[in-house]
Amino acid sequence: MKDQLQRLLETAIDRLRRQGLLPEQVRVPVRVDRARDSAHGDFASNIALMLAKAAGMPPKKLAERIVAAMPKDPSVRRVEIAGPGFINFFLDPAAQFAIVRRVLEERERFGHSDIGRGRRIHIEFVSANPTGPLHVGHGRGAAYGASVANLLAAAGFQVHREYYVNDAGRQMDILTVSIWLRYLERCGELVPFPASGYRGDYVRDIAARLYRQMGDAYRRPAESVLEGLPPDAPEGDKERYIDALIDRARKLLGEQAYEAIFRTGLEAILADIREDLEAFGVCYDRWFSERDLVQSGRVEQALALLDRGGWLYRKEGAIWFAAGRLGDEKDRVVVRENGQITYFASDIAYHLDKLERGFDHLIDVWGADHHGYVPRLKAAIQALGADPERLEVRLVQFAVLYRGREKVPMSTRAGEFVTLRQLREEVGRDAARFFYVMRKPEQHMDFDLELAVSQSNDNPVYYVQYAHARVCSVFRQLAEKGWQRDVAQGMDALTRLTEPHEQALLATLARYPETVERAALQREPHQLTHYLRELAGEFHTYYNAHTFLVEDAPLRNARLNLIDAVRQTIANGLGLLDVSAPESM
RNA sequence: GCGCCCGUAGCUCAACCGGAUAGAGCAUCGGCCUUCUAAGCCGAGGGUUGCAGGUUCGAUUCCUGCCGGGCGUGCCA
Repeated sequence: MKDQLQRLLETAIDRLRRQGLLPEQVRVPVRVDRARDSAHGDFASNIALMLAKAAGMPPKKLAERIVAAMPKDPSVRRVEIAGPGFINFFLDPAAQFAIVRRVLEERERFGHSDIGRGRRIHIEFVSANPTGPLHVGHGRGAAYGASVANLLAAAGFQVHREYYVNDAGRQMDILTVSIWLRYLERCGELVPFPASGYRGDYVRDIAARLYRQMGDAYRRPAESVLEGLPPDAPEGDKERYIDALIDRARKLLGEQAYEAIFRTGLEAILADIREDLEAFGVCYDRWFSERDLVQSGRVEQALALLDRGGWLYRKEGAIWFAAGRLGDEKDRVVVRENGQITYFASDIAYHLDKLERGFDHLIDVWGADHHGYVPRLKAAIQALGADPERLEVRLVQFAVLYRGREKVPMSTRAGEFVTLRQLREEVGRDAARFFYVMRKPEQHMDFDLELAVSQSNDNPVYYVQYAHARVCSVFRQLAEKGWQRDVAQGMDALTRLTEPHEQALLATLARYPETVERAALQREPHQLTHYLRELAGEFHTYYNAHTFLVEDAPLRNARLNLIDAVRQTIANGLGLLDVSAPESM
């Protein structure tokens, strides 16, 4: 409909242009928006205001000319010029009813479109280090990424979801050593736990399992572990200490045993994360291993490519990438003085790999604390010879947790964080998923656990689900009263839906496809949650104001078709958020 | 210091690439259950959109400065 009106206006403007009333050069895209106020009709365009200056004509006068030059259209009942020069369209009411037919024909496809034209989009999200269970901070990225992916798929993009597993690097070594030390404790060896080790209970659990499987096989005397190590914090440097401890573990255990403990930890944690996300409704097409990337030599290949382009140089024993020449604050190290590649280096290789896999567009969803990382990665992509615009980084602000007034500290190391699993068990998947995406991603979010945990009615997800359940309940009542639903009769009687509540619902239903489209293109799932709340609200109002199961069969069937369309739309919308649409509550 | 994000009703947030009278929920107050689920509905009050300028026919939206909050500024990941 919107497009149709746009074409009418474009035709009119073309005509004026040919008559010489409008200068040829000025090209302003013609936009038609839904009117916010029904007094302004169904749709409105500000085109006359935009072109007034160029035309050298008062906007109202220009609007009149445009309207006069516009072709007739049967679905437009009336056109008005209002305010400073808006062109308001009033649609023929009959055109509004068509939406019910459309929803019930398209069913779960309603709201899908092909604006993506099958373009391939790669979306990477969560990608938390496999050094511990996901905590509540990861939840927002998970809910956001998964919802955006669903929206894009609905908009006709071919979406590939990926989790980048940082299973290489120092953090994993720290985890390995942490597990081993807990294991030694289990064996009865007295080794103090390092200040920067992972303290969570899950480390003990993994160590306990390791002990059950392997017995004393990895036991080494405490003295041999501690002998000659530099002091740990607070007297010494905890980073130096943990590095020395890692080296010691490697020596005492040998590569094979060390690797076995590493594997045990990685697999246990990855399995946990995978299961956790799955229960959260988040699925991936691929779990991409950083280790595989490193071991296959692709990091060297990527660095070689940069080197050929003249982007690498050696300084103070390290190898640097000249990110400063491509908009970053300064140059960045890719290979450390000790010969180890940095996280950044493997990330360059990873993104090169994504680009080479032929995706038209890459979306990375990161926590906002990584924002400083964006320019250097964009610089790398440019240096690799690709258009940096192909990478889009979406920064999601952290959800700050509160228990009532009290701010909840969150640190993976401290081991006192709230896990995503705990949150899910307390408030349920539906509430958590919906809650997380209710705000726009760049907005800071206060997540009051007490409120979310309280199962109170404040949570909007229940409100939307309840609307769905209510429709289902009406259909159960229909059967109990011994009535048969007659869809065809209802369609023929749609013109009976003249109540203001019904008109409002029709208009809101018609907005669903464009809401999904916009939410997808702008990567803003919160637009969908707000829409669903509005649709549910209008339904509840309607429900209270009118009885659906009336004696008048054509009217009854028309209303049933309308509320069935509402139900379908709610189900579709919740589906995109991976929130269930219960038939009863 | 520099960089990024944010500042809208008592609280949590919307506001469709700048549009018409800035909207919801919660909380507060007052009503509605013999009739399709009251997890609901109806009504009332509540605003100098952090402050000061600028651009524009029009600014919560764009620009500049200031104030306040968060984050970043590693040969960490």
